[in-house]
This record gives sequence, structure tokens and C-alpha cells, in this order.
Amino acid sequence: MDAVGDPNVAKPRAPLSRDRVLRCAISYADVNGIESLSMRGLANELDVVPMALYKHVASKEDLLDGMVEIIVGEIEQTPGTGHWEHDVRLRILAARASLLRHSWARAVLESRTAMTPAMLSYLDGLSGLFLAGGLSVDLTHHVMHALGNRMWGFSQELFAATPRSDTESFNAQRDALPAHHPNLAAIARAALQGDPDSGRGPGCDAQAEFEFALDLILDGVQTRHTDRWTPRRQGRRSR
Amino acid sequence: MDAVGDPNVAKPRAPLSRDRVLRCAISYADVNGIESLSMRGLANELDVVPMALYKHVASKEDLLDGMVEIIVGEIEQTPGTGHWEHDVRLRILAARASLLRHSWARAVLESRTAMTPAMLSYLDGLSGLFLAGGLSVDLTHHVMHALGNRMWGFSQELFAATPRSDTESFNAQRDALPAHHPNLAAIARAALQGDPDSGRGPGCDAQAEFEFALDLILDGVQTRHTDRWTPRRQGRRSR
DNA sequence: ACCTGAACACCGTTCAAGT
DNA sequence: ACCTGAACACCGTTCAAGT
Repeated sequence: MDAVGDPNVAKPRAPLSRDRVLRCAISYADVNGIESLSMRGLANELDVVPMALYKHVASKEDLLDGMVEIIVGEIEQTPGTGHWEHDVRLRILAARASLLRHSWARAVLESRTAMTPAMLSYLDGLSGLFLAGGLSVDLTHHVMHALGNRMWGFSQELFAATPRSDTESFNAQRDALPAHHPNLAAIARAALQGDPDSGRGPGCDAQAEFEFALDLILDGVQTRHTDRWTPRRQGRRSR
Repeated sequence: MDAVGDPNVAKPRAPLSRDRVLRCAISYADVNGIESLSMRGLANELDVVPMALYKHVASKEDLLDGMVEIIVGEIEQTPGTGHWEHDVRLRILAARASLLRHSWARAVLESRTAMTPAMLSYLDGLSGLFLAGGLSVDLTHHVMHALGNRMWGFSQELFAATPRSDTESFNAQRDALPAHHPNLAAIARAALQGDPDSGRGPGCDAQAEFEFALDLILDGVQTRHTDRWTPRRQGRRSR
């Protein structure tokens, strides 16, 4: 009747489409890591000759653009309530949730230089939350810059989760820390003591760090806003 | 007497060293762009067989680590005066100055996952400025995260300086901006009106944006510091 | 007109053969 | 013991030959 049980019959492979290519690339990167994603490997995954991809994707760069496009497009459009601090916080945490689902998303997004429609929409929506809260256009502009890649939900990693070097050199480095880097050693010690139950070794609570930094910035913006801050008027404040 | 004027005599090529390899790679990337830096091309630049590089550099990853290592190592060790806001500001602007000298530095630094000695030293020195100013170890820890890649002197680029796509699609995108992205359009319009003399098209004053964001964060830290902020005590503030 | 195998011009890195 | 040419196992992309 059909091809079930007969491995020699070609699978009725679904026709290729840009969306199918991009989604396959995403799950391939999820499973195998972004560094092992190649046009040839992806074509193989799709049971297709490499050249067939170029009908739906202009180049590998375009493929990567399309991959982040999908993920950014999936960011939840959290509702605006008119309380801009709350609204912005919610929206950015939604972005964080979307992007954290793919371990490679941060690196790829940071490597992109093109602006895609979904990225523009997200940025426009986020700016709109500030403007709806009554912030001036100028202040909103500067705040968007100030958020940095935090607007995508990223917090700086001080020490990579998995040091690339082998364990012995990692241990050597850690043992040498107190002598040569007393300040970092103190911080690391306090972080480890403070979170004895997290049990993640030298890591930090990324979510807590993210929210601390986000609130720090939003508070500063609130201050600038109520102070009716304007650009080029005040110059640098004395300190 | 010597080889001057005789092109057939082999140049007495300086013996290779890790430092010479790294510095040649840096200036090669400065001139030709990081994307066209290859082990083979670098070897060719040094009049050497590709394999010879592997005596001084374990891999291309190690080469890139070494390149940022040199640049980070060149960050000026600005003096500490005990006024931590001033000291931190100065040190971070010094980092910015060093890294901005190489257009590829930001991308490469952000792609690194390993911690190198020079990076550790810089981080230790920067933390030390906060601690010397009387900030608690905990607050210093969180602030280091909050600075994000701003601690290296980077500000978020909202729109890449040179859109990768061709000019016509760029124009099409810009013309479609007001209709679909009213908030971004308002920001772009204000930015262009506000800086009529900068004449850099749709760009922003990166230095001004950087200092705005840096001061925003440092002010917030000052507030947390004088409020004797401690972690896990206050949880989220109501809003 | 469409599709695709082979080819092109590269990579980073290994390895064995030569000195 | 040291050095290195050739080779290996890939890349992204072009292109001409086949249907």
C-alpha cells in the first residue's frame, strides 16, 4: 500500500522551504552545537544536496540571520500596562526566556550585524514601552543603548561556565588566583560561601545577576526621568 | 657586504616567536579584517610554512586568545585616587581606548571563552578600585556583572555602522521604518536632528552613549552603596 | 527552464617521510 | 631529534553539464 517497511522506497520528503531549512538548522544547532553546523551537514540532515539550500537561503550568513530571526520573533509580546518599569522588565525577561532556550543564540545574535524585521519589531516594541511611560525620545534613545545586550536578556559572564582548557590547568589557575588576583579571589570566595546550596562550582546565579543589573539600570533611568534629564544640557556631572 | 640590493638573497628573517606571531596577526587583522585572518595566510605573511606557527601557537583559538591577551595587556593602568567612581570611570575609558584601536577587538573578545592572565589582571584591578572605595565584596561582584561588556569599553550598537545589505535594501528599510516602527523612527529622527553637525548619517555618538550608560550604572551603584545594599536581604523592590 | 554533480578555492590540522 | 611537504578531512560557493 505505502512505503512502510520498505526501506528502498524513497521517503516522500517534504518539499524544502525557507522555514523548514531554518527550523532544521535551529534544532541541529541545539543538538550538535552551532560550531558544527555547516551547509553540507544541514543539507545532509534534510536529505538534500547542498546546493538545494541555496534556493531558500542566500548564504550561510543569511541562514544565521534567519535562525535568530525566528527566535527573536518568538519573544512573547508581553502586554503594556502603562507602568513602564514593570512593562520593560517583563518584556526583557520574556526575551531572555526565548533566547536562553538555545545555548548558541547569544553568540550568534552578537555576531550579527544586519537588522532583521523581527529584531526591528522587538526594538520598536521595547522603545514604545518607555515612550508610553512618558520618557522623552532622547532619554529612550540613550536608555536603549545603555541596556546593551541586556535588552536581549543577557548578563555578562565573568567566568565562562565551562573553561575550555583542561582540568589541570583550570585547577592551577584557580590555585594561583589568591596570590596574583586578591580581589577576584575575595569575590569568588564570597560567591561560593553565599550560595553553598547552588552547588554549581565557581558559577554565579545568572538570573539573579541579570535582574540586579536590569533593576540598577531601570532605577537610574527612573531618576533621570524624574529629574527631567536632557542631553547636551548638563555635560558631565562633577564628582 | 649585506643583502641590500640583492633580491635573490634570502632575507635574514627574524626567528619566529609567539610574540612575533601574535603581533603580526594583530596588524594583519587591522589591515585586512579579522575574517580574512587564516593560519595559512599568517604563515605566508611571516615567510614561513604554516606548520611553523604551531610551534608557538597551539591552534587558531590559541592565536585569537593571544591576540586579545596583548591588547588587553596594553590597557593603561590608570592610578587609583580612592575616589572609586572617578577611578573606575578612568580605568574603563582606558580599556575603551585600547580596544577601539582595533576594529575587530570587540568581536574577538566577545567570542573568547577562556580567561587569560591579562584579562584576569584587568578584572582584578577593576574590582580592586571598587573595593578600595569601600564597596562590599558582594556589591562589587554584582557590579562587575552589571557592567557587562561595558567594562571593556563597549556600548551597544543599535544599528550597525555599515549595514551588510546593499544600499537599495537599506534605503527600502529606512523608508519603511516610520510606518511599521514608529518608535524607532521617532528616535532616529530625533537623533539625526540633534546631531546635525556630526554628519555621520544614521549613526549615534558612540562615545556619548557609552559615557551616559557608564554614568547611569555608576550612579546606581553609588545609591546601592550608600543604602548599604546587601544581597538576598531585600529581594525585589515593589513597583 | 530547472536541477545537481563535480569542481574550485580555500580552511585548520595531522602525519609520515626526509634530513 | 628536528623540520616540513604532502595529505587529510573538511569548508562555502560556483558553474557547467545534464535532463
